[in-house]
Amino acid sequence: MKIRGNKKSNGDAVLVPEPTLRRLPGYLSFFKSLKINGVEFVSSSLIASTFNMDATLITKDLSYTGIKGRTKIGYNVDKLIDTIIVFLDFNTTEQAFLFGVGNLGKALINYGGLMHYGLKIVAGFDVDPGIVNTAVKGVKIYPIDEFRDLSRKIPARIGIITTPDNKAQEVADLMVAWGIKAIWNFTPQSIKVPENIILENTSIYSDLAVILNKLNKL
Amino acid sequence: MKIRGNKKSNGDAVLVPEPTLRRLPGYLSFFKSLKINGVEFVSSSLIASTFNMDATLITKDLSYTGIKGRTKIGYNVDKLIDTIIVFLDFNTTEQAFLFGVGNLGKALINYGGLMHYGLKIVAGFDVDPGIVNTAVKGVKIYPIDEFRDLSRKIPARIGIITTPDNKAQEVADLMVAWGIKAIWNFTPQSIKVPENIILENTSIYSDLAVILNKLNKL
DNA sequence: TTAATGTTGTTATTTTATTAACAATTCATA
DNA sequence: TATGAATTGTTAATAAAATAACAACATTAA
Repeated sequence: MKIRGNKKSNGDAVLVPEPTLRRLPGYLSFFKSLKINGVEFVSSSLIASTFNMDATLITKDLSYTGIKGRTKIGYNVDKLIDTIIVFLDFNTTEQAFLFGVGNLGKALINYGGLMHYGLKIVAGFDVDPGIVNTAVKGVKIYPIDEFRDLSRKIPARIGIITTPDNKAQEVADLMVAWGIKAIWNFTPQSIKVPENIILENTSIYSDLAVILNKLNKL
Repeated sequence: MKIRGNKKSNGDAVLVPEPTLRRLPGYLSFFKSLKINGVEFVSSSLIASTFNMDATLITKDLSYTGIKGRTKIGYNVDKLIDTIIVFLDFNTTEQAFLFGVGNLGKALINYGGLMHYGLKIVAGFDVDPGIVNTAVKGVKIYPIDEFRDLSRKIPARIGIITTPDNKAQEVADLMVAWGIKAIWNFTPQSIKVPENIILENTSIYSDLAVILNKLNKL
């Protein structure tokens, strides 16, 4: 799938390959650590060796963001960081509701890091009376019933599912009914949504499958 | 990157595309829920509609596992489940050490689900005196110093990094030094390891980048 | 001032993955 | 028993991504 990116000089939208989009946050993290270490310029070949990739793929990926490097010098680290943050929309804050405040849900709320990547969890929902009406790192946890009212007050477009697997579809349906535009599903359960709803599945089991496969080839 | 899969009749190894490998755990989850609902057979077209994919890609993916469907009937659900579990090595248990018992680390230990996918976290390590020498869901947490000794007693091949970002490389180096074969890095930090070490990065920021990008095109 | 070198950035090629086309199979039904 | 329909599974075509090749350029050093 291709993604709309920068504009060409003729005004047409450039299509950004999803693999490129997925690699950019990794580069960003690397550039941030370079900055901390006082590095001002970085070449595509250095980036490539860090990520065990081909250098031309680096320049290609970066070119999608519209950033220009200087020959013989490389890319300006500050500019790389700023450009990628804007390109990935990490500079604007998107609000999200989180369903299922168990281990993983709590971890996501507690993990302040998301804030720096453009996402703010504004409320949690759960069925457990033990956690409802408490707060996790300042984020209030509500009973599911209150989702409807709250969704009218708070314009959150993203819904995060960290419930037990067998509740994923049910929660997704609820989200769609009350206006959530993008669903981030952390359960391995496949869920169905209307095609105008954005659905992203984060499955650590896919990563695990790759690790085990490689391990068992040794 | 291609991955070794089933054997062909001539004895040569079939190469499994990594995208296929990554999709299989999702199918597995779906098949398990079908089984719970008493469904015995499933066709590629039904699977395809569930995952919003082309049906031929489903049959192709499944064919790598060596499973055979019956025309006009579809695939036997029980057999699908068993075959995929074995194919992905989810039936054998691999032991893992986890470094960084913070929010995410705790969540991974608490999340019993990994056990059913072939992974058992056997020990945690941290620098925080508040958590060292306690146990999380029966998993003991040790000071980093004891990693060396423990790694000689317990033959864990996988190391999980859930430390703060700036500690990731340090911990990775330690793991490599004491014999870890595969590193599962949950920080966005890129880390360098010798090329005989398996490295898998799980970056939720990549997923977030995709979501934000699609959302901001609406 | 000029030549050599390192680096970007574009275009071409190759590889990989997905989709399409179609043949083979087998079950259900008339 | 024959025919039609549904479904697998293979092969072919297309699309996408990664890699390679190379031209353009700016900096440094002679």
